[in-house]
Amino acid sequence: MVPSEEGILTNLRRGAVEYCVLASLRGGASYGRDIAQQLSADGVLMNGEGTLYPLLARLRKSGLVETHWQESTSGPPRRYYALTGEGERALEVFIRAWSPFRSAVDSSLGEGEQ
Amino acid sequence: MVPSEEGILTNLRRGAVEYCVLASLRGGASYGRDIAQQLSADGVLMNGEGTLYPLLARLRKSGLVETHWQESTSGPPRRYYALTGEGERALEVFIRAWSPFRSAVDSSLGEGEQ
DNA sequence: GCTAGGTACCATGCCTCACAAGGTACCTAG
DNA sequence: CTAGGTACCTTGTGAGGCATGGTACCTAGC
Repeated sequence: MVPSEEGILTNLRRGAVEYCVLASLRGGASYGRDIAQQLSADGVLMNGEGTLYPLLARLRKSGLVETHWQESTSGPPRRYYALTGEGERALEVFIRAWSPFRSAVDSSLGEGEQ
Repeated sequence: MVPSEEGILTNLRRGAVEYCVLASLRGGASYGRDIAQQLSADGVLMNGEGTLYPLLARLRKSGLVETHWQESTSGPPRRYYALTGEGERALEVFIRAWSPFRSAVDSSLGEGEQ
């Protein structure tokens, strides 16, 4: 049974989305729904809120982000997420891990190719 | 709590190792222990047999590889794994998914960088 | 008022898969 | 006949993506 591209992406996302969220916070604090829209835009990195909110809760519990509530002029209040120092360090660790991993997969896919 | 690089790799591997195994079979049939040593060599793609054998069993059940037993001159018989047509197609699907995913992560990590 | 629809948040449960740990069996060397 | 290397496999645990469903706030239209 040949798997679907969507199923493949689901597994690839695991462990990377988390840090893409952290990376998106380097530009300044943001709130859940906004982050979801950013990362869902290309249809590759994220797939809806069912992924994001549990993820944000984990980041908060781990101390990689901190949050504060802020009123909105058009709707309910928003919970804004901001990177902590630990969050920045975690992101750096990820970047150090991602680069060799990406290269290893690339070269694995490249070898033996016709 | 800043996660370890090893823990990050564990999550990244998910869903990619499987296809690196398939890719390694494009060069011809191979057996479990040999595949494990190949992919463990760089310390990035795989982490031992506990990952490999369940993975190979899944590939076999899905019809992406087929196997035959062969005597060894130095030890117990080996089960050789070879790509099927479905396996080749699955690998192509993965390659089509991997490329945009990799780019999305790269550009996500790149934006907002100092 | 009051209902509809958009915005925003969150919790629950399922399923998959990496990994650790432990087990079986074959072969060779001393 | 035991030690160690080779080779295979199974079981259980835990993490995390995602589907689903639910709560609450706000504005617009009537």
